[in-house]
Amino acid sequence: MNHLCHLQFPKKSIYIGIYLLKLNLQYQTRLSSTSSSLDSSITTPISHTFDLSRVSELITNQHWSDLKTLTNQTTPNTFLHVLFQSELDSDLVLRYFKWSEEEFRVSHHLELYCRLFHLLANSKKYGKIRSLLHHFVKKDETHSNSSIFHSLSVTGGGFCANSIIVDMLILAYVYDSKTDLAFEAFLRAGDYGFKLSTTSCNPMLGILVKERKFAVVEIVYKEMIRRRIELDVISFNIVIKGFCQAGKLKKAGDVVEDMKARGFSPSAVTYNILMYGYCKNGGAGKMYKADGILKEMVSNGIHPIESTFNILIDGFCKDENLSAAMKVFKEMQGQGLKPGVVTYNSLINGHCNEGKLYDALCLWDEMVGSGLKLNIVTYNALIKGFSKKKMLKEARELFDGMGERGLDADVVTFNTLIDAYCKAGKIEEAIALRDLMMDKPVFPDVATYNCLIGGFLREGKMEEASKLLDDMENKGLRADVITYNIRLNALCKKGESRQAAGLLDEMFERCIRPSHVTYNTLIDGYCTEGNLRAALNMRARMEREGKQPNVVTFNVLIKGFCQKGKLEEANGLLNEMLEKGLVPNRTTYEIVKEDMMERGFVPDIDGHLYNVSVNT
DNA sequence: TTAGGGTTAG
Repeated sequence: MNHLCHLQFPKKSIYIGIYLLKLNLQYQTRLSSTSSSLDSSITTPISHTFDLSRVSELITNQHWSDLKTLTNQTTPNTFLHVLFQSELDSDLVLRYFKWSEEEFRVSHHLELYCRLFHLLANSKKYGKIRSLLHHFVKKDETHSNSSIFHSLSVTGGGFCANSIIVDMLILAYVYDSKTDLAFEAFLRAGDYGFKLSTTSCNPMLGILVKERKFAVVEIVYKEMIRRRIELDVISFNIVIKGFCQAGKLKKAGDVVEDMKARGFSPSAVTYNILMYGYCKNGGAGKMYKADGILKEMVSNGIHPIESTFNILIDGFCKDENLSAAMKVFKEMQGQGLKPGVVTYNSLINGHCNEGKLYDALCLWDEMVGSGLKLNIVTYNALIKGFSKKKMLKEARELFDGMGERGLDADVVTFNTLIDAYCKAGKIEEAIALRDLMMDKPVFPDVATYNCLIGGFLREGKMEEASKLLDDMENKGLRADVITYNIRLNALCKKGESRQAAGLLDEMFERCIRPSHVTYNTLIDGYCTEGNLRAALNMRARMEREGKQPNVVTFNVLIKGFCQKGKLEEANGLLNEMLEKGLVPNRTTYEIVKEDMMERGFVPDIDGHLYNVSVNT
């Protein structure tokens, strides 16, 4: 089987091989340092006989001190062997097993655990095995998977029972966030021929996606199919979600086809996951594609549900296309679905972000009128909406009134208001809010500090900013890519783009991955200083370091070249941007209005660009 | 523990 495996999945097998080797080394070290002192007692001959009905009675009634007296001539391990050989009820054996571990502060030998698993499995007490396994994996002295599997095999028990036990072992690892051990057990279970189920595989896939271990998700998925582990719609959905989050939307779509080919009908959730994937990572024309998923869903006879519309509405809001969002909102109601808190929150937030506070407030009224209760997310969106309109007094009133409505401000609420004060130049009030949050206590996070650092830097108070930076790192909060972008931006604004580029090197030293914003800020800085050569070099570096230029990159470069009167080059950049399939935005239009018009682009009433020559 | 909403940077 292993040879076959190598032939079919050469790369993966090497990966798995290295993985297992790594884990083996880890456990060999661990085992040698914790080899059990109980080993010797395993082979201790049984020299006492006990009145089993008396033992049963004592355990049932939990008369532990009497039992202790009765068994004081033997060790708990030996006594457990007696119990295993007797026909005592498995619940009572389990009860003694747990009591003795606690009482004698010992950790029973692996073999005894396995015998107990088998005993419980024989009486189909799977819930008890599950909780015992949970306790088993939570202990510090864990055993290696190979020793557990070996012990399970040699202590007897049916093959099916072993499969179920291993299934539950993997589940216990997942619940205890021991993802690597879960994956290793999954692989080893294949070597032992244990048949796993969705009971363990689905939660394991789930945690792998959560930890963004997408390559491993793909391995597990393929292995599940290869080993003929029964998958269900949920298994496929999690794998689809993994591919979506990894930005591999084509592969996500392939899994949908794969599940259909295997006789599974994608559910509304399947389409939701795919649609959400397109909204987040769909690239150019993503909302058009997301809308396409909805159509595909309907044509396959699956009815959209509330969350389907919520995903689409939020997607359009984030894409700054409020009219499309409102159209979907109407369609949703037309289909007899009632918008919920999430629906309204997306719309309120979308309108606030576009500065349409009046419409946001109308939606708020509508929401309350339909009997829905505002929650913290609604408040945060509205506080931001007021702040954006520089209506700080109103924003603060909302904040102060939260308590009366039974809502506690959270870190996002505080950060939103702190940022608003900073942007209004009221840093003292921002700092006062930071102190207030600590009294609550709501702990400041990196975003809190980023807002404050940005506030000081905008005011040109470099010393205060760097003091805060130290304060943050002293508190164990690590600067993130946004902290650096804020600092870079401040240096660029001062005309110190070269020093800013120095921070880029520092980011690499600290393993903080630069984002598009990082490079775009630097390119913009060089362009503003009129240093086009340095700007182009930075663009080249950005590509070398794995980031493709986006619309903003082109916008800042085009602006830079225009300002220097190099219109031909600017025009060339605009063409390159379009050739790359990037969609120009309002800023592009503002920079090179005439060139854009020549290419058929016109803005609509909201300022969104449409290409007339393509649409007609 | 199968899906959706709010904070900081260009």
